[in-house]
Amino acid sequence: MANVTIKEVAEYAGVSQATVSRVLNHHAYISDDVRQRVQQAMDALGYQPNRSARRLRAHSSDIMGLIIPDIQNHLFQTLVRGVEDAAYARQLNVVLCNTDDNPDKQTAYLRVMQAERAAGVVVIPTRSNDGPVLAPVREAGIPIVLVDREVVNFEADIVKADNVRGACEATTHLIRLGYQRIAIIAGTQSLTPGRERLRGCYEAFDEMGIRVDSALVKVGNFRLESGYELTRECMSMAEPPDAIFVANNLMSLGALRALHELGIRIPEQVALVGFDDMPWAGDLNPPLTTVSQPGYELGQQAVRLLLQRAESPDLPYNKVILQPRLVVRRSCGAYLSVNHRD
Amino acid sequence: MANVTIKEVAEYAGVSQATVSRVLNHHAYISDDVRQRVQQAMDALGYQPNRSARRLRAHSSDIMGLIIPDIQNHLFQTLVRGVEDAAYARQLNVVLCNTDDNPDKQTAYLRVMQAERAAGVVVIPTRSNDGPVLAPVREAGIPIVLVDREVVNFEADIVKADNVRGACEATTHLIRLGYQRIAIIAGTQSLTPGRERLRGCYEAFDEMGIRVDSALVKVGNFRLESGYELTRECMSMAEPPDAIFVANNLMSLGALRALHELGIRIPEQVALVGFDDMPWAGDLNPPLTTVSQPGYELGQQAVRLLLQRAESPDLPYNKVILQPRLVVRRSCGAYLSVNHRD
DNA sequence: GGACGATGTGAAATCGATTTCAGTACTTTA
DNA sequence: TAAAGTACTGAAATCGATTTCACATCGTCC
Repeated sequence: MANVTIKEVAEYAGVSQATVSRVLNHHAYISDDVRQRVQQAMDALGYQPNRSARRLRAHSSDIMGLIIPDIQNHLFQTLVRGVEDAAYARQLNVVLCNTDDNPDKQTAYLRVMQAERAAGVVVIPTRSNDGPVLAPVREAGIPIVLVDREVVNFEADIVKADNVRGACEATTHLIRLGYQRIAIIAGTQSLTPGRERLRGCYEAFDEMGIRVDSALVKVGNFRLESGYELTRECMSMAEPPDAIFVANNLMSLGALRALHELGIRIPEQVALVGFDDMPWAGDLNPPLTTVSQPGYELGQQAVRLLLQRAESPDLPYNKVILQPRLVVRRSCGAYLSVNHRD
Repeated sequence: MANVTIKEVAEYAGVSQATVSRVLNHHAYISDDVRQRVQQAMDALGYQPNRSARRLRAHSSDIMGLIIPDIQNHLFQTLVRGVEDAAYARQLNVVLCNTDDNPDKQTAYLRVMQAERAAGVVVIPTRSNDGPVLAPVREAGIPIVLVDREVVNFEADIVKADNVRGACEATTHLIRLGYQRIAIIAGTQSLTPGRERLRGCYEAFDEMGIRVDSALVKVGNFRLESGYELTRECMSMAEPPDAIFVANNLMSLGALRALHELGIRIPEQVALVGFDDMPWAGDLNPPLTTVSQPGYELGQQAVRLLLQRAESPDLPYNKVILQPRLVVRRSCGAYLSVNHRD
């Protein structure tokens, strides 16, 4: 009924609180007789140790924070799964925080994590200059692992995909297929993924000895509307592109929508390559060629780094870079059959 | 640096701990002089009150649990947003727990919430007989609000969509369009949404005076693979259906995939109506007609009920039923133009 | 001018767990 | 047989906040 405390268990079992605590924590040096009596008492009373009290004493917590910008983004969903599974396996409970890419919300959540004395925090930071917000949390003894985005003047463990390589491969793919006017819809340039992906494109152009038409390079903000707008802009040019590379999944959806509305056939009139795969990318119209990031593995690695850091705080920082993979579908490069989907 | 406690703040400011606590909690009867000194001390030391200690005293928490079956399901994603926004506005922090529809995980998370003395828990239960797992949590004084799925022998506040009506509308829509052999791919029948949606279909058939061909009613489990398999089953029948109603979003994607693989044209050869909308439903091939549930509002209402319950535990239980909406797109009913997307 | 209320502050108890320290009983070892 | 472990248990301190109670000061009212 009400909440049972260790004191009541102790009385019920006829032992001291210390003994109950020892049974609870699987101490050595407890007689079988007492252990059983205490166990029975706990069962009978439905005892649940109060975690606040526990944490207060232990100065540590079995909670870890996961701060992401947008739960509607499929990449982050898979990431969450990866983090969750890895954490669950290690008895850590994940508190998921959604910042909406709002620095204030991020600050609020970081504050919560610090006050909570979390075991650690995995963060996809909202801005590349979030260092001053992150540093005090780390100084308070809470390990921080960054994912996906780097922060200036804040060295830390980080897990990310090889954005340069991914974008480079995608662009090379387009060039090899013979597309002449390739538009780039890049993402937020104040964030490393945005910059790196754009750099990857340039590298591809360089390697293949192609001059870039800067009029065809548009910079968006990773949101759906942005992809939509910029695609319309591209297609209304005097000399529209014959292919578009879009730097993330949400903007790809925006691009797709714009092209549909304009009645433009993909890939016949314009080919499309996106970044970040989605399980239903093959069911879009047309099935979308994308660079697939290993979101689940990003999450798992993040937890691994977090625990490693918690164990030995003074090791040099790690940078784990996972490789993306180009998945070719109908929107660019796969002409197998009209209704084929992968 | 290290973690600052109230004691250190008190010393720094030259006052007692009690006074610092009063400043912290905006007590009346604090002189401006002292208030300022304490504020400065807190700022100077970077003080963050320890939440465990706070909670231990207060017997209450500013954490609420949100237990969902699958974060990859778009309905639950919007729900999460709804809950989060409503909670954020009321200074509650949401701990998101993903059960994978695994009752053991659910039990584990409920235990955590109880031990945490959470302010409340919003649950989409894994099974309709989860009563015995939920009851003790509520008895421990933690308000519980169910969403989407009901539980037998466990009356509680609940928010859900009008599944019967939604399915009925969808089916009626199909019948009105003149489809003769309508297949139903229903969801898990041990869960109320699965049962109610199927019932809605039957009601539509009844109202329109149509006899149901039971060979065309298949029961799946709400997962993508299930929709895929059952659709293949349907289409390999001697007399295949000319329309399919699928009872949730993931199974719809499975159905779509199966039809694509079989090279079947939608809606020319078979029309398709799904349940649960997705932002990119209009970008699928073809744009998908679906019954849209108000996920965001479900989440908001859930938090509202939770707080109401916390405030007055003895009020009779509420049942909030929100209305879904049929969104007609190309996969069934909208023939406007080849590339139109909404 | 004494009583009363409003204002402002501190010492100490409290929340529910863990942990240290000390003590008892029982073995083992020299 | 005394000394030294080993096994087991309890009293009390502790973690960092909040809250009660007591007390001091000041103004006001009759």
